[in-house]
Amino acid sequence: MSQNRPDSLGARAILQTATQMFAREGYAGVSMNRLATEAGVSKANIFHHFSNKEALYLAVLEMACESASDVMDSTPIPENSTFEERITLLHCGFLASLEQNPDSTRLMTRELGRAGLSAANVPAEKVIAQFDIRFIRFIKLLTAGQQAGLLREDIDPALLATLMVSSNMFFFQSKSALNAMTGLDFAKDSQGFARGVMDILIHGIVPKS
Amino acid sequence: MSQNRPDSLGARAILQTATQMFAREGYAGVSMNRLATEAGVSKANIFHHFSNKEALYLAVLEMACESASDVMDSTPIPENSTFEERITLLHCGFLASLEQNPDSTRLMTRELGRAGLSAANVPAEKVIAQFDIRFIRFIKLLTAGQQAGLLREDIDPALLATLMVSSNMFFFQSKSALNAMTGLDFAKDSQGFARGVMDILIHGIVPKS
DNA sequence: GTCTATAAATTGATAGAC
DNA sequence: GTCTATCAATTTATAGAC
Repeated sequence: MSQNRPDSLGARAILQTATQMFAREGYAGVSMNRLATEAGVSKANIFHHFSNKEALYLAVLEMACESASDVMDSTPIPENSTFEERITLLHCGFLASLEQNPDSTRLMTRELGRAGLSAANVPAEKVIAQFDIRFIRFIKLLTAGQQAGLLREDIDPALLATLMVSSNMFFFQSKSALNAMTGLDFAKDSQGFARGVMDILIHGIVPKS
Repeated sequence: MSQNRPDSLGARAILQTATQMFAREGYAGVSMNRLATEAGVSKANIFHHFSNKEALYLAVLEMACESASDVMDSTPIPENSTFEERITLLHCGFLASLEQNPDSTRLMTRELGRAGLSAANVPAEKVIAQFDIRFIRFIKLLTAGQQAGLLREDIDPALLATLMVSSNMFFFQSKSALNAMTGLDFAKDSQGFARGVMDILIHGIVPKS
């Protein structure tokens, strides 16, 4: 099994359930026994569709990257809008896209973090490539604004892009925990958080004396 | 084994090696067999010191929280400094403290992310409490600045604190991956990144016309 | 494509000697 | 406190019928 469209009902069920389980419990946390039970198929059937556990994980990860890419590409690109509106829209849309497919996001985040830890990290490369696309998108928009004199010249667009991506990634990953902390009420309102962040970035934190 | 100071040589070796392995490979990714081998002790000796795998993990997590707390508390608090200098110092010091004990940070980050996924999450509560302390520290400083008219009134200090923490947490977690991406050269220079972020937050991204 | 049955290795954990 | 030897259960994976 390596093609992107699963053919049989079983293969679909396996991929779907495996995505959920790998995303929530990690590679080592999922056993083929439990996966088979929860997917409603026999264990042997999993090995019929996927040569081994790692191949299954790789297929799951590849699907996650694709669906994340699909969601991202569906972000509307408004033409007649100001620079500030555009980056705000991209920023808020990015967080929304993370939340639209939580399991894909979790899988990719997991791999991002593993990138530095284990050598010979083949699966992480696909994920890095996916994020690279996002970063390039942000940086492109920011650089254009900078050339138009709408963004401070001494700001590195890549650093600003990282700051924007950071806040969304961390918020998605930790919002449940944030919700349990003191005074972080906005944890329930993702878009409110994203807008608040952009307001700070655009206007700065210093009062206009 | 539940006290904080390991008594025997073996116990120390076990805790130290377990911290590394759990941090890098997660709870399910570590087997007692491998842990015993890598720690240079017998598997039975692990079960002599810790009643079971989960108890060991809990002990490791507790130690990680303590050492993270120790590092954090050692951040110097300058008296005669401006508001901007103070928050920049706190921000940069926070990232430095994350990097000073990478395994503790990884363990805690892992738990932060699990908080929303699995029910009855006892270990995560300690970690959340640890982060809560950090957030309160940030928020306190920001609120003081706000009352002194040095921070915009319509900014939620908790949201700004989250933005600051976010960027550092994500940077730490993903810097290896960031390093592999297009144009993100600052990924090698943590303190440079943290300073750049604070520069953006303080001065905003809009040029002074 | 799907299943039951089974194999071989590894898992978390214990018994008991020193 | 540390070890060797061992246990039952679970793990990944395969064989072979339908």
